[in-house]
Amino acid sequence: MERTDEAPTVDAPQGPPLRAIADAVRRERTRRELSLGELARRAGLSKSTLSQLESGAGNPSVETLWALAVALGVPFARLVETPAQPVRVVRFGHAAPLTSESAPFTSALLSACPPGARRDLHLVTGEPGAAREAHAHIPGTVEHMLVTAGRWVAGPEGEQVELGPGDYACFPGDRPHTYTALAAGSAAMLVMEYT
Amino acid sequence: MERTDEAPTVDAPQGPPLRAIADAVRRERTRRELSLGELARRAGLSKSTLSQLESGAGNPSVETLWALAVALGVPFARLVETPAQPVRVVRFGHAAPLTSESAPFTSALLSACPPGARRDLHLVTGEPGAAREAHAHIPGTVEHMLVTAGRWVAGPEGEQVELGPGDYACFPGDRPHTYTALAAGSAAMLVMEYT
DNA sequence: ACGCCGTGTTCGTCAAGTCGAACGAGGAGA
DNA sequence: TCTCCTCGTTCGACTTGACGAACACGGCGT
Repeated sequence: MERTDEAPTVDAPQGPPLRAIADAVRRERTRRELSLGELARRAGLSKSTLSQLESGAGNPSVETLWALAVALGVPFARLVETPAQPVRVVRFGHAAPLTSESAPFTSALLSACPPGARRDLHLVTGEPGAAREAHAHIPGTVEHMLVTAGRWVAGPEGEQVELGPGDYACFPGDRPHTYTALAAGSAAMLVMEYT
Repeated sequence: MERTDEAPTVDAPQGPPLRAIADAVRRERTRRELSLGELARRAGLSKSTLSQLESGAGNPSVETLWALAVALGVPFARLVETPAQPVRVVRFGHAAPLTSESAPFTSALLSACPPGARRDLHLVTGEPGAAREAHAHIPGTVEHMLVTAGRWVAGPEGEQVELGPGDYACFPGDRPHTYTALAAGSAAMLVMEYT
């Protein structure tokens, strides 16, 4: 396998949460009071495969995970959801560009909008000094930050990242977080996303 | 691999949409005007792996798909979404039971509620005769039907399934669909889900 | 004490996913 | 035309996921 090398486009690689998947499967299974063998039978898998999967070892195929999702009666995405969204950073110039219809423009998709979500736009400017502290917003809130000028350190408590012009980061807004400008005339676009 | 045997709990097995995944990856990639090799490089995959994946052959691992989702900047679930939700049937007695806290009750989870969705409950009764035609509702609507008595044929145009007492089916409500009672005194619970 | 289920784990084997390299097809430029 | 580059595909070799069987553990009835 060997895919320890990060994808060059993204810091905080957000590796496949195999551990989280394992826990999710076991949690959903025990919630239904199903034995490992019984779930394996219903999903058409072998006990050994399911055992390894739940122990966190291995890297299941889509087919395998899908069979489990069907047998458990949960949507597929439920098994691969990460309970706490990690910080995701896209460095300037490393975003996947979006097609621009052969027009003299370039566009980059930083974050696909989840269906049913509302996004408000803000422009923030700051000067070096004390950090701007923001309290936790309502659960499900996600903040997107795209630096336009200067230099920032931003993110949730203890997980701040440093961003330069063009850098992008998104992080959960339902935990305490801060913004700190490191250079004079720092500015950034802030997108608040509510679900 | 060989998992052609259906999971015993569900008709319309809703097999892993490998074809849909393949198309989704290719669509997202071409939208960004990325070459196959470039995306493979960013995702840390080999060109051959990505080529096979996009051609519909194979059954990628979670790690592989995850790397692609990160490199494309889309949420993981986006790649495994089925554009048109198929009909899903759970036969009576084959649902995964939900824990009942050692009480003398049994509960079965037929469909986990998507976050942010609203669900209205209806009781429908019918006698054998003409089909009850329902027009398409607003997009995103999903209908859940649990038969309590008699016998029904229900579902979207051309994809109707026959259901007996205790049987459950869910299908998209944003396409024309019908309900037809086959026995006297037929009844069913209908759950309309709006996102 | 036994045997008989049930649980979940570990083992060896086979099939399949992944990789790197080589391949043919198509353009751009000299 | 020839060359060079990039596109995406196909090939063999390696790695690894999935399977089936055997395993240890625990509860229950005889």
